[in-house]
Amino acid sequence: MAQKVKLSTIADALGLSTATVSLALRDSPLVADVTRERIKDAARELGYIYNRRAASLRTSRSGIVGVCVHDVMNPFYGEILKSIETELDRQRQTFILCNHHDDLSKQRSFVDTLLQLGADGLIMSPALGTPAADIRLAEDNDLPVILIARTIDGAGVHGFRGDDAYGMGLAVDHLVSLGHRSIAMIGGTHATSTGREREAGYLAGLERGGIAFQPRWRIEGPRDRHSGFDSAATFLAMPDRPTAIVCFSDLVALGLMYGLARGGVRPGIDVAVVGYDDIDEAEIATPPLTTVSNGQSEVGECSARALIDRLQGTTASEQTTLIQPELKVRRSCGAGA
Amino acid sequence: MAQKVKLSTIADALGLSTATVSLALRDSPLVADVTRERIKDAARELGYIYNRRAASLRTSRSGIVGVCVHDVMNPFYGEILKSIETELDRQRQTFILCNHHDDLSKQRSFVDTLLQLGADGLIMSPALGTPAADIRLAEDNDLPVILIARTIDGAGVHGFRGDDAYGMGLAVDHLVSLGHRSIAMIGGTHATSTGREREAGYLAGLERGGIAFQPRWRIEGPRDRHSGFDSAATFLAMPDRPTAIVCFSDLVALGLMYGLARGGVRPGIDVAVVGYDDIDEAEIATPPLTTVSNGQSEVGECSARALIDRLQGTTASEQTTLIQPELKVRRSCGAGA
DNA sequence: GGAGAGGCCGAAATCGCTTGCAATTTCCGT
DNA sequence: ACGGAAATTGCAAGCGATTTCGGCCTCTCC
Repeated sequence: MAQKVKLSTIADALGLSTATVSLALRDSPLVADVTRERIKDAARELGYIYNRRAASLRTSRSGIVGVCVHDVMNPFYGEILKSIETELDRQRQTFILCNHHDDLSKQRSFVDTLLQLGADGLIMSPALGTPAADIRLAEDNDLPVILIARTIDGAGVHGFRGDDAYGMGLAVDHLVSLGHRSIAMIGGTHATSTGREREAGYLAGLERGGIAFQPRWRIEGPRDRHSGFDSAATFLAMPDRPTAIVCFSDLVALGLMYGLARGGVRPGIDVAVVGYDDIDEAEIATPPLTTVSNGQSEVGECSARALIDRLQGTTASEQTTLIQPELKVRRSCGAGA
Repeated sequence: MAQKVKLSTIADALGLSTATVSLALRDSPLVADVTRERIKDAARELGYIYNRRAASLRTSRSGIVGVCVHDVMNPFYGEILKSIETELDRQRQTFILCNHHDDLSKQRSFVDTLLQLGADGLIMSPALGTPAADIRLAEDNDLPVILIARTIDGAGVHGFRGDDAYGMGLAVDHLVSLGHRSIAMIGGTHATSTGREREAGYLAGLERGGIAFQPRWRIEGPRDRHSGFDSAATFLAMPDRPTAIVCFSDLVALGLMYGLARGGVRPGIDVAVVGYDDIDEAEIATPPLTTVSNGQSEVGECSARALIDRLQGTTASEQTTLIQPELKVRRSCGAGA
């Protein structure tokens, strides 16, 4: 390009001042319609490119929102992101993504970047072990934070997540109603609030069903497909195997089912399997996966909207809003359509 | 926060000028070691946050790189992204992600955003039908572009992708060597260069094997899991079914296998299935998926590096670099480990 | 003890846009 | 036609960091 086109270029070309041009381009009522059109035409013609850095330096509004999750490739977050994206697009906010992979230092450097860029807000599913102080740091520097999926005690910011304990209870209750008296839980750990909640729901469900929990029924682990796959071997090697399994997530369940199948055990026939999240793939899996819908899109939508509200000045809530989960009965639990 | 801490805040606190502070923080040799340390300590103490907008306004370097692909949830792109991320992190560049979902207008507005933010570069897998002019627009406005996965004729920018035709040929050759004489191809369309290349490779493979292509063997379609699942029905309904199937991608193959299984046809036993991409999941699928490794991480790494090179002044290449694919034989083709 | 050489540091101009306020023009009613 | 309200437009001061240049100090060495 020959020369950068800026406001003054347009102003000079039209014999106006940059002020008028600026106002016109932003559709201010202060400039006459004809002038505005003339200006817009000229801008288009000259190939003017709005310089957001300069603008935001002046206005301290960058139009950037950060989104930080464990891993976007995880379908669970993927669906949340999709609705966040839709909502943010509508507000003409650009969003910057970061996978922290539960690495605290990575998360910190991301937050730092956002601060440097003067981001308008941050929606995050905090990494394991994130101290409340990290959240405060952001908030104290005018970066509003909304938490999703996970909670942090004492952070004092608005959050959205599914009611994990209740949802997992739904799954266990269902299995109990099908007559199962020994139910394992695979995947997840105490390290995350989600892990703790879902395990609590599992235990509570057992108790409601009058079933005594056996420690060996609980196989902890990461939350991905591979981990589920690997857990299959552990499960298959169990003497006196449980007749049903609830999984921390669909991904774990899907991996587990691959593993069970390879071990000659048919999910949905030889053993009941239930997942959690109701990701797209659950429906077409073999067998279709019974699971708990966790309201991902609702979480995404609500969090984006909550952030936008805060940007527009509404005062912040400090509560965590729970989204109601829902059981989706399919074939993998042995019942179902 | 009480008051924003800026360079002058530090300068005042220490009785220095902002110039010295700026220089010190950027490790310039122009400032004495002791002074530098004093300044850095003060900055830390005061909670100074570097304002990139201001800096980039002055330097016209933003430290932002845009990455635009079809869909990050697609594991194929996911793996590319992972290596791009690693490489860019190393250069302390922030990256902004965009899923264009093959929507040209979405892609355009993303490019526009990057231009406004003064991004340093763009790595993209262009949406269907992206005209070369779109790429030129970016380049003309000082936004270097690197193309991945797909090519655009006449764009004249550097690109990286797997050698799709060759790779698909590998798959077909392998099936032929196993004795298959009727091979279907499922998924993909002519709309993308990838689709055309892979189909060409398929046809060439058939020809090498002395097999006459039958039009009904080609089931076109989108490139996701659902589409593969749906194609299973079409395939199963075929009179005189082919004994082997090559798929446009692993995702399609995986969905297809779910569909075949549901139809009572066992992949790897009743019909040979081969995927493309070698995503993580291929290895643990039931049966493990024979596929063609497409060098995703290499594409990611190379493209990021190429961009960085350009940022550092190396002149741009205009070629498309092909990455050599590799066949991974597993169970789904009926041979394999 | 004085001059020259370096090493450090400060003043000030810029980057491009926004915006409160002042200045100018247009337009009415009477 | 005239005064003043209404409608437009222009001025200029920032936003915060970078960077060139000139100037001040120390040191060193003769």
